[in-house]
Amino acid sequence: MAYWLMKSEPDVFSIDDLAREPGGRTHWDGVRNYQARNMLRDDMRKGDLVFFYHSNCEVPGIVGIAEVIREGYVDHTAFDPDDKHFDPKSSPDKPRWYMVDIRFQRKLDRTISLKELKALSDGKLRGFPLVQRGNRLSVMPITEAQWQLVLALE
DNA sequence: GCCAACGTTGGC
DNA sequence: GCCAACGTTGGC
Repeated sequence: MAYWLMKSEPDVFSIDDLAREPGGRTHWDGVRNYQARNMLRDDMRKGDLVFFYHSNCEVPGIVGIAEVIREGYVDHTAFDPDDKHFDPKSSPDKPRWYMVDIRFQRKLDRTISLKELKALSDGKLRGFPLVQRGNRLSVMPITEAQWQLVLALE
C-alpha cells in the first residue's frame, strides 16, 4: 500500500465537502499537470491512503485522511466546454487527463499546519515533498515513515 | 494583492 | 531544440 498527499482549496472543495458527499466519495477531477496525471493514472492503487491538504487558505495544512477506492480512469470533465478545467486537446479517443475516486475516512483531530511541517523539514521530515522548495504538485507521493511521522503529530 | 517558482506554449 | 512570454500555483 502506498501513501499520498492531495491538495485542495477549501473554498472550492474542502474535507467537509468530501465528508458530505454521498458515501463520502468523490472523483478527483481537474488535475491538469502531467506529473500529477501520471501518478493518478499509473501509480495510485485501491486501498492507498491519502492525506487531504487544504491550500490557499488561512491555515494551510493537512486536515484529514481519505482512501483511494477507484484507480486511474479518464477525466471526462476535460471534454466539457462548460467545465472550468475544459481542455480542447483532450478527447475521448485520445484522453489526456485522468482521475481517481477517493472516499472520506476521517478528519484529523486538528490541522497539522504547513508551518508546523516546515519547522520539521530540516529534521524528522527531511525530504517531505510538501515542504520541498518549489514543489507545487497537487498530488504527491509520501513514504510510510513520513505518513507515520505526520500522524504522530496529531 | 504580491511575487517566486514553476509549467506550458509557440515562434524561430 | 531553444527560449521568451505568458499563465498558474500557492504561501504570505
